[in-house]
Amino acid sequence: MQTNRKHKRLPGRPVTKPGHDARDLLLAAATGLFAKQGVAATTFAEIAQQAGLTPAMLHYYFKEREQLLDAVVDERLGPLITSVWAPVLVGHGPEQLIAGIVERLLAGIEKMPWVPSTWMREVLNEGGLLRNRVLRHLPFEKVKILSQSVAKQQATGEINPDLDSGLIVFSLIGLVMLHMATIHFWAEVFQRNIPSREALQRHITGLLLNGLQPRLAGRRTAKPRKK
Amino acid sequence: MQTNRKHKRLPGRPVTKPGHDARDLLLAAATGLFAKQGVAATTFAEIAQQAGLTPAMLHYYFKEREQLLDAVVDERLGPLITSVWAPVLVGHGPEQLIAGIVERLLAGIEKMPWVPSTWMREVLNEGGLLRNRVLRHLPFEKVKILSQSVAKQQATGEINPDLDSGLIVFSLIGLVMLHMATIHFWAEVFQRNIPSREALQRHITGLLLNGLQPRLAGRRTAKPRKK
Amino acid sequence: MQTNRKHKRLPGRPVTKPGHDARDLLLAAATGLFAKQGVAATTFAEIAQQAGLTPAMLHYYFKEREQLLDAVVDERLGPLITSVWAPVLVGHGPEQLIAGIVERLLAGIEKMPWVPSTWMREVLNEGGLLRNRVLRHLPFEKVKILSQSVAKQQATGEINPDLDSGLIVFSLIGLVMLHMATIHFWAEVFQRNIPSREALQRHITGLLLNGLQPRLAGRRTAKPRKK
Amino acid sequence: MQTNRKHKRLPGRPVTKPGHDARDLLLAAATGLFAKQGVAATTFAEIAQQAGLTPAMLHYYFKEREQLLDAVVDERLGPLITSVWAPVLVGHGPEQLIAGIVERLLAGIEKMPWVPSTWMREVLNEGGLLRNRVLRHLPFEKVKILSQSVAKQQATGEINPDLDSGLIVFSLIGLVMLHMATIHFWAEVFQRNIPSREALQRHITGLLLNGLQPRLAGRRTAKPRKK
DNA sequence: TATGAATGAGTCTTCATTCAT
DNA sequence: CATGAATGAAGACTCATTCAT
Repeated sequence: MQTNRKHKRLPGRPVTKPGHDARDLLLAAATGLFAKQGVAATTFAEIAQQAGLTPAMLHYYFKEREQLLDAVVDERLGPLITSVWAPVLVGHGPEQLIAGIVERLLAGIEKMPWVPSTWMREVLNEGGLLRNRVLRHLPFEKVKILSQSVAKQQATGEINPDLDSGLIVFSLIGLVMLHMATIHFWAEVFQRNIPSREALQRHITGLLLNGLQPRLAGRRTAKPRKK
Repeated sequence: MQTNRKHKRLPGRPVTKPGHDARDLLLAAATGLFAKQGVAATTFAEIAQQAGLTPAMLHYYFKEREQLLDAVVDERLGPLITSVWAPVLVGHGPEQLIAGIVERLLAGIEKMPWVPSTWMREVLNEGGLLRNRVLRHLPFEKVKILSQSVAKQQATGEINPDLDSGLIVFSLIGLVMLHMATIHFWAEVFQRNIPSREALQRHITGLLLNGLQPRLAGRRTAKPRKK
Repeated sequence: MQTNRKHKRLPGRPVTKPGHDARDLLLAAATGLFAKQGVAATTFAEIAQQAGLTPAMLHYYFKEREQLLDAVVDERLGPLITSVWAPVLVGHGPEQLIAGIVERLLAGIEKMPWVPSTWMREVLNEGGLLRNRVLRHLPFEKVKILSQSVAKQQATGEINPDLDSGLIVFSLIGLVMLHMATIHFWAEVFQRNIPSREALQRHITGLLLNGLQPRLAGRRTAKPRKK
Repeated sequence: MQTNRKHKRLPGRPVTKPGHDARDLLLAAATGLFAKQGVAATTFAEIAQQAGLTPAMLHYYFKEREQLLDAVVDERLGPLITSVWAPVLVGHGPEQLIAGIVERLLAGIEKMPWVPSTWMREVLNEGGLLRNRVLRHLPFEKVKILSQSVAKQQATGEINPDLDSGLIVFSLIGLVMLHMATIHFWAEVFQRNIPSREALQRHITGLLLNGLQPRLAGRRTAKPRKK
C-alpha cells in the first residue's frame, strides 16, 4: 500500500522492523498528533519528539511541511478511501451499498483511529488543510453510483422523497466520522461506557437505513413550516 | 488593567456601523476567521486587520487570547445553545422535540453562519479549543428530557430499538452542523446549487425522524455480521 | 519643599487633604514601586493603579517618564541630601561630622524608607536611572570639607593612614544605605529580628569611627600581600 | 527541546575565540550588560547583538529568560562564592578571616568585573532578580564561623561591643561590592584616578579591621543621643 | 542517515504615549 | 481634571527551514 517511500534500504544490514522504519514512525507520530491537536497546532518538533527523532530528520524525509501532508493523504487516507469505495458497484441497492460502506469505514477506522478527527477537522471543514489533497482521491463515479441508486428507489416510492440523493453521501460518511470522532467525548460528558463497534454500527446503520424509508402510515410528516 | 469592560461608546472617529462598537467588530472578525481557518491558525493580527483595528486593541478588550475565546463562547455560542434548548420541555414526544431543535438550530445558524464550522472543529473534535468552554453551557437536563423521551417510545415499540437513545443527541446536532458546515464544499465538489434552508431542513429532519421509525414490514434489518 | 507643581487649586473648592493631592499620591506610589522593583521594571500602569488613578493621569502631571524621574530626584531626594549635608561646616572634626551625617541620614530614611534601595540601584550603580539627576544635587563643597577634615587628622597621625580620605564619603553613605536597604533581607535570611535604629546606628558608627583609628599597639596590621 | 546542553563545538563558521563557544559568549555578553544596565533593562536582542549572534540563539541555549539567569548564578556567581568562602575554617581569628575574604573577593572581581554592580542591584536589593537564586549558593555554615569568631572576641573585650556580629558579614561583603561597583563613578565625579587594587584593599581592610577594635583611650565614644 | 547549530519571519503581549471628550 | 480608546514600537519566544559535518 504505502510503497513509494524515497529511501533505500541499506544493502548489508537488514531492517530490524520491516514496515516500521523512521519514515513510518514519523508518519504515525504525525497522524496521531494531527488527530489530537489539528494540523495547524502540531509542530515539527513535536512530531519528531514523539517519534524519538530530531526535527531535522523530518526535513530529511519530507523536505517541507506540505510534503508531509501530501504523504499523510496519499499514503494513508487515499488507500482507506479506496478500500471503502472499491466494492461499490452498479446494480446494488442503496441499503446494501450504505450498509457496506459503513461497515468498511468502521473497519478501516479501527486500524487508523486518527482518521475521524482529522477528517472532520481537516477535510470536511472550511479551510481544512487536507481538503484539497483528499479531493484528488475521491471516487466520483462510485459516489454517483450510490446517489443514483437512491434516486431510482425514490422514483418508485421505496425511499423517502424528502431526502436529497446527493446529500446522502455526506450524511453517510459524516455520520460515521462524527460519531467515531466524538464517541470518547460523548462517553465522558454523559458518563457512559464506550459503545462497542457493533452497537455503533447498529445505531448508525439503523438511523440511515430506516431514515431512507418512506413515512409509516399514521405518522405525521414533519415539514418545515413556511415562514 | 481594568479592561474587558462592556461596550462603551468609541471616542475619536465615529463608529462605522452604529450598534457595532469596536468590541463587537473584533468578535465578529474573530468568529468569521475561526470558522474559515480554525482558532489555532488565526492570529491576532488577522483579526485586527479584518476589523480595521490594530492587534493591540485586541489586548485592550480581551487582555489575553484565552479571554477572546471565553467571550466567543459566553457571548455568542452560549445564547445560541440556550435558544435552541430552552423550549425543550417534559411531555413532548421525540419527533416534536427533534423537529423543533433542528428548526431552531438552523434558524440560529442563519444568523451566525460561522457556528457549524467552528462547532465541528473546536467543540466536537478532540483538542478543540472551545470544547471545555462550551461544556459549561450545555443544558444537561434538557438533553436528558430528549433521550428519555426517545427511550420511552423505544419501550413501546414506536421507535427503532437499534438506536442508542443517548447517542441520538449527537447524531441530531452533529448532522445539522455537519451539513451546514459542508454545504458549500458539497455544492462545489458535486457542482450543485446550494440547497435552500427548507430543503436542507427536510433532508435532515426526514433522515432523523424516519430513522427513528421501526423497520417497515418486508425490509431486511441490517445488522452487523459477526466476524 | 515640593512646591513646583504645575496644577492650580480650584478657586472655590478647598483641597480636602493638603499636601496629599493626586500628584503627591503618584510620587509616593512611584517611589514605593521603584524601591521594590527598580525604575526599569516599574510601569506607568502599576504606579497609577497603586495610586488609585489612571495611567493617563500620570501623563497629565508628568508628561513623560523622564519628568517623573526628575520630580522624584528634585522634590524628594534633593531635599534629603540637603538636610543631611547642610550642617557640615568647616572646623568640625571628622568624627563629629561622620556621626552627624549618619544620624541625619538615618532620620531621613526613617521618613522615606524607599530611599536606600533606590539609592543603591539607581544612583550608585552603573547605568542607574537617577545617577545623573542626583549628581546635580551633590554638595561638593560639603564633601570636600569632610575629606579635608579626615586628611588633616591623618597628617597628625590621629587617623589610620591606610584609609583614602576621598573614598571615605562613599564608605560612609554607602554603608548606611547598604545596611538600610538590606536589613529586612538580612533578618529574613539569618532569621533574626530587625535591629532597632539605635542598634544599627551604633553598628555603623562604631565601624566607621573606630575604623578611622590608627592601629592599636599589639595588633598586626593587615596589609595586602604582594603577589 | 533538548537545549541547555553543555558546550559542543560550533558547526559552520569557526568559532572566533577558541575556548569560548557560543554559549560562553552569550553568558559573557549577558553578564556585561547586566552590570551596565541591570537585568530588567537588558533585552535578549542586546545580548545577542553584543555576542554577534541572533536573539533566537539565546532561546536555543537557554530556552527561557529565567534559565539564562539560572546559568549566570549557577555557573558564574556560584563558583565565585565558593572560592571566597571555602577557605573559611573554624579556629581562625576574625581579622584573619576578614582579611582573607576581602582579598579573595577582590581577586575574583578582578576576573569578573561585572560582579559588584550586579551583586548590589540584583542580589542585595529588594526585588533583585538574582536574589533568590543566589540564596541557594550561600554557605551559611561558613558565615556562621565568621560571626561566631567575632562574637567570641567581643566577649573577651578584644572587639568593639557596639558591633553586631551578625551584621558584620553584610558590612564586609557589602563594603567591597560597594566600592568596587562605584569606583569608576567615584573617580569620575571627584576627578581622581582609579585607585590600585592594593590601595582599595588597604582602605577596605583598614576600615574593617580597625573598625573592629575597641575604642582607644582618650576618644569619645559616639553613641546615638536618645531623642 | 542523522544531528546540532543557526536564523528570519512571525506570534502574542506590553507599554508609554496621544487624544477626543 | 480625568478617562477610555487607540496605537507604534519593542520584547520574549516559536518554528520551519537550512547547512556543515
